[in-house]
Amino acid sequence: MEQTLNIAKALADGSRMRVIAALMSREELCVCQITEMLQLAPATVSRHMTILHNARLVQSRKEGRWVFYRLTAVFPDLLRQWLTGSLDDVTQIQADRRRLETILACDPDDLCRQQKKRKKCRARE
Amino acid sequence: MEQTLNIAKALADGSRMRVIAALMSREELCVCQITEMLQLAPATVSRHMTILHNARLVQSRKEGRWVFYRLTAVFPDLLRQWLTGSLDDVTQIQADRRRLETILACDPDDLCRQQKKRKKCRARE
DNA sequence: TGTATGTTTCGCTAATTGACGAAATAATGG
DNA sequence: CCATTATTTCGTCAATTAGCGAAACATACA
Repeated sequence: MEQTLNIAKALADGSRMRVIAALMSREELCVCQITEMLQLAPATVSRHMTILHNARLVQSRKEGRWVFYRLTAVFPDLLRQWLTGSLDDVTQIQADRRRLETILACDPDDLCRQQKKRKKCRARE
Repeated sequence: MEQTLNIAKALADGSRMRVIAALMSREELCVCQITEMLQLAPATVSRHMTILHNARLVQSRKEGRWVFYRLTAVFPDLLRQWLTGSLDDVTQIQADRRRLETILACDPDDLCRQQKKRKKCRARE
């Protein structure tokens, strides 16, 4: 049951569900792109990705300073189909997809600069 | 996303996963039978069943003093198929199935008496 | 009507988990 | 080698959740 339960737990969080939905429509995303989409601290995103990785739902590929994530080949197909059908008309997921178009149009460098800016803003408060 | 997330959260617990697995092979089970299978306090089982009910994964039917639960008609079929395939050869689930044969052979009355006995045993320690 | 019994609700405690900042790690480029 | 940058790990705090016992609720039966 361990493995099935790990998958269920990995999906039992809004942020992680959004990441999976994004990767179902985008093939591959960099950590900083996911961070931008979720509007969370990089450390938090990293932790979420580790949980998804341990559940064998995503795999990572390192390219220079960037780490790209995608769904694994062993991602259960029936699960994927269920998620596709269930999440397709969810407003949050649709908004994320639109947001990703903008995000992917920028260089990853710029994204990280934006994130730094946000960090400073938070610090200033 | 709310509904999909509720389902994922409902499944993200070992006891609830075992209940769903049991109901996939047994059609209908009484609370006291589930309690006997899980070896948990009735209050805890009731809480678990409420969570599964709120996720629309199970529905209840009252018959006298007993409450029987079964999977709903709207239980997502693809999800069910995935769970069937994933859980079928899990030792814990197989053990539960064997245990259920014994449990279902008894009257619900006897089961509840057993549960009371267990409660006394715990109290004695 | 009163008593016994199956289930649920409530209040509490202990364990788990999400979130963050700070520090560590890894990789590029001067 | 040193500075910069993207990501991860660690420590901590707040929020959530599983578990239980006690009490409330609901139903059957004497």
